[in-house]
Amino acid sequence: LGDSRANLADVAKLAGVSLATASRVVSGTTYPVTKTTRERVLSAVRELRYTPSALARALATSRSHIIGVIVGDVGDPYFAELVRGVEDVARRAGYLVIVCNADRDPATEIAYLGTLLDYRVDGVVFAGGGLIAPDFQQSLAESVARLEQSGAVVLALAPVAVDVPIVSIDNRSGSVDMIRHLQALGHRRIGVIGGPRTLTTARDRLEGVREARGDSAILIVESDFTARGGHESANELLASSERPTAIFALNDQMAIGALTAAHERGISVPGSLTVVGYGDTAPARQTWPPLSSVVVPRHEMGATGMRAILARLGGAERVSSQVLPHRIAIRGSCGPPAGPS
Amino acid sequence: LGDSRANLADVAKLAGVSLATASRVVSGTTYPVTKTTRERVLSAVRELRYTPSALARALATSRSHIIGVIVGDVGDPYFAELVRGVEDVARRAGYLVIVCNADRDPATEIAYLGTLLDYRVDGVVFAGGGLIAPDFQQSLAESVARLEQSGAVVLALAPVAVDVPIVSIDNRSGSVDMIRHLQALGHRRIGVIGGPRTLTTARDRLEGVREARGDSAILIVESDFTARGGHESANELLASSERPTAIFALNDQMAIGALTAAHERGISVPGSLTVVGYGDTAPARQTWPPLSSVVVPRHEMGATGMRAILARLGGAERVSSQVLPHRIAIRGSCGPPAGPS
DNA sequence: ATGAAAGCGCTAACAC
DNA sequence: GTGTTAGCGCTTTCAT
Repeated sequence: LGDSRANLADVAKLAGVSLATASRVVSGTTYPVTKTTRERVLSAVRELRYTPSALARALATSRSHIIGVIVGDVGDPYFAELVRGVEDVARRAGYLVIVCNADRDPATEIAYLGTLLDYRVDGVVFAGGGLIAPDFQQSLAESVARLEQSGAVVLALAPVAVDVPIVSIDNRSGSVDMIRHLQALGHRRIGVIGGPRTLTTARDRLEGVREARGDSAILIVESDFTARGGHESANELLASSERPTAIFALNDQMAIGALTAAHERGISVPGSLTVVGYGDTAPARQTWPPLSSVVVPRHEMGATGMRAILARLGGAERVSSQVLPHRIAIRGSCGPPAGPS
Repeated sequence: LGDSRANLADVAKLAGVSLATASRVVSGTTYPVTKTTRERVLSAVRELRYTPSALARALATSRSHIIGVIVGDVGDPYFAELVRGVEDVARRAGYLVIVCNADRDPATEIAYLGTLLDYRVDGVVFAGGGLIAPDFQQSLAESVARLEQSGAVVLALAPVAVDVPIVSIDNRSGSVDMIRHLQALGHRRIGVIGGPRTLTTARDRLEGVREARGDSAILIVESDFTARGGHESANELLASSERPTAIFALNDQMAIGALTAAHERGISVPGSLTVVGYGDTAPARQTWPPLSSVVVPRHEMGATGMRAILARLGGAERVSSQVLPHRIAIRGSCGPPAGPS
C-alpha cells in the first residue's frame, strides 16, 4: 500500500550521473547530452520502470498539462461531443481533460473555476452557452481574470458573459437559414420553441428567428432545452387555434420532444407537420423521421478551441475568436405545409 | 502574464505566524490553534485572496484528489451517465474527475493508465465493458498493479480483465428477464443483435439470452454496439425467411438502429414487430414508439462506485464488489406477435 | 500552542 | 557536457 515508485534521484544514482543530467534526458529537452550518457540514463529508467511525477513537474514548471472544460452536463449529447473534440486534440498533445458539470448553476461554475485555478490548469474551456446572470457576472469576470493571470488560457465555445476569445458558429445566422428554408418550403405559420433566456446561445438563435421572420407568423414559446420541455411546448403550439404548420425547436432535445408530441397526437410528420431542430446531435438523427437540424460542428469546435489554446500556450500571440461555418441538414422531418396553403 | 498568486508564506508573514501555523489553520485540520491566531491567519487569507495550490498539496501529501474515469467514449450516452454519477459524488467530496476516452483501444487505455499514474490519481474507474484481449491482459494487469501500489483505488463498473472490485448489475440476468418477458408476450422467434465479442458486457448479456432460450428460436447476429450496426443487423434479420417477431438488441444504440430499419421497411412497431434494447439510455426513451429496455442504473452505478472509492480512501478495509438491482422498463415498442401465433 | 526545518520529485539557473 | 544548488508551495515530524 506504500508509495514506492522510483524517482529521478534513483535513476541518476543508478546511471551514475547527476540529477540534472538525468532530468535533461528524461524531460526530453533538446539539451546536449553525450550519446553514451543518455543511453545509461535511459537504461536506468527502464530498469527502474521510472516514469516522472506529473505533479512534481507541474509544480516546478507551473504547467500542469491539465485543461478544464466547463459544461452544463456531459450527459447531454450536445456537450459530450464538444468535450470529445477538446479531448481528442488534448490527448495527442499530452494534456488531460477535467470535465466540470456546472448544471447551468452560476455558483457551481464559479466554484469549479476556483478549483481549476488551484490545480493550476493550463487552460479552461467554457463549452456551453454562457449564462446571463447580472449579479454573477462580476465574480465570473474575477475568476477568469485570476485564471488568466495565473497563465491559463481561457476560451469559450459560445458567447459568454466575460471577454474571452470565442470559437463557435454564428448561432443567429443558423436560425436565419433554417427559417428561410421553412419559408421556402411554403410555411407561413411557424412555431418556435426557444431555450432559457438566461443562455446566450438561446438568445442568439432566437434573434435570428426574429430577423428572418419577414411576413410569416412566428409563434414563440419559451422552454428549457430539454426533451420534456419541448414536448410540453409543442403541445401548447399544437393545441392552439392558430396551429403552426412547422415547428422549429432551438435545440435538438426539444425538437425530439416536439416530435414525440406529434406522434402522440397522431399528427404525421412531415405530412401534416414539419419539425426541425438545432444542433444536429446524434439522437436527432435517430428519430423517425430523422430530424432536419442546424448543423453545429461540435467536435470541430472543441478541437479548434483546444488547438487555439495549445498555440497560445506554445507562445502564439493571442487567441483570436473564430466563427466556424455551419449549415443546415435536411432530413425526413420536413416538407411543405399540408393542404391549401 | 506572470504568475503572481499569494502563497502560504505570504499569508504567514502577513499574519505574523510561522508557515507551520498558517498551514494548520488553512488545511483545516483539527490541530489545536488559538482562536485569535486562527483569526489572524484567516484574515490574512482573505486579504491576500489566498487559495492553496492543489498541486503543491498533492505533492506533499501524495493525494491528488483526482479521479480518472476510463470510458469508451463520453459521446455515448451510456458512458456519459456513468461519468455523471461518478462526478456528482466526486465533486461533493472535493475530487476532480478526468475523463479518458479510450475508444475501446487497448493501447490507448494502457497509455491513459500510465498518465493517470503519473498524476498520482487517487482512484481509477473503468466505466465501460472490459475488453477481452488476451495479449493485452498482462500489461493491463501490470498497470493496474502499479496504480494500486501507488495508493490509488481501482474499480470497475462492468466485468473487466483484471481483478478489481466491480460495481455493476448482473448483465446476464437482465437478458434473462427480457427474453422471458418477450416469451411471455408470445414471441417464439426472437432475433438478438449482440455486441462486440471483445466486450465483457456484450458477452454476459448474450449468455443470459442463451440461458433463457428455452424452446424459442433465437437468431443471433453479432454487431458492434452502434446505431449503424444495429440498423444493418436488423435488416439482415428482417430480410430472413425466418423473420423474427421480436428483436432484442443488446444495447440501446443498436435497438434504435433496428427501429429505424423497421420504419424504413414500413414495418409497424409494435404491431408487426417488437423491438427492445438494453441500457435504458435517454435517446431510447425518445424514439417512437419509446423503446422497452433493460434498465441499467448508470448514474447509481457511477455514484456507488465513487462512494466505494471514497470509503476506501478514507481508510475502509477494502472495497467489495456490489451487484446493483436492475429491472426492465416496458414501453410502447413491444407487444404480442402479430397474426396467428 | 507555535516554530524550525526537512522533505515531496522535479526543473532551471549557474558554475565548472 | 555535466554537476551543484536553489527553488516550486505545501505538509509534517520534532523541538520548544
